[in-house]
Amino acid sequence: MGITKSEIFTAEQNKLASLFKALGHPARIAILQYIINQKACICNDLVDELGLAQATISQHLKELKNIGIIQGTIEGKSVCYCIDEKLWKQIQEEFNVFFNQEVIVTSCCS
Amino acid sequence: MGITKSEIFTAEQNKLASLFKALGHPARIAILQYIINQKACICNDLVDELGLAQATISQHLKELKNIGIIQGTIEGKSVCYCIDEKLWKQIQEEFNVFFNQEVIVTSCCS
DNA sequence: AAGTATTATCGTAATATTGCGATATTAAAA
DNA sequence: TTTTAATATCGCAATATTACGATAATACTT
Repeated sequence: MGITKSEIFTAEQNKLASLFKALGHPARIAILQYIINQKACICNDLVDELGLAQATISQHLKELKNIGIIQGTIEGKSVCYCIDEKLWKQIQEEFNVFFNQEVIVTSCCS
Repeated sequence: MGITKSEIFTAEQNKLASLFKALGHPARIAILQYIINQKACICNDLVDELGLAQATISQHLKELKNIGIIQGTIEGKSVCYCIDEKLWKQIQEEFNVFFNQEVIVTSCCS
């Protein structure tokens, strides 16, 4: 075990969980905040700002790229990472759809 | 390694990441959806509905309880798990605060 | 072309997560 | 009180994640 049984869940559940999961690390939250505020968008600058090794930052950037929330464009010998605003809003919307589900209150807790 | 360096991040970053992380598993998404729709709120019913062992469901319920998004009240020999609507809305709000940060567009990507 | 700077990838160690059987705990029922 | 039912916890195996040094790949500079 240790492996998630994705096959017993719907595609939507797996998708939503993977989005949450990608944001479920403080380094990735910090990276996104730096990029948003344009304090840093270059991998090396992020390495200086956060206290993590270059290999580690690169790995986190990859995970963020995987869900599409950021994209990287080559700028000379470095890479500029930016928020994909369309996907940013789309992910926010997916989260809100989830949270806006109406809670049925025929609950045994009430 | 393998351990997250929480000490280099802010409390807010760690908190937000832990909320995302708790929702970052399809079983926990599915559990929340079942509870919301009141298809099931009893641990055993969730075991029947999802294809996971009782010990596994109990573990996932614990993680959801840990962030406060659900609460359990004893109902005879079983436990009824319900959404904590206040926290539900609070978590949604925290996510929206994060997503509503204005993206500065002096970006090198544009 | 050789050197330099930046990022990605590989390999690996340490730790965390997922999942489950077995067992403990708790509370109703007989 | 014994039995039964429901849930929590323990212990463990398999896999995933986190982190980093070393190295490869890429592209500018001289």
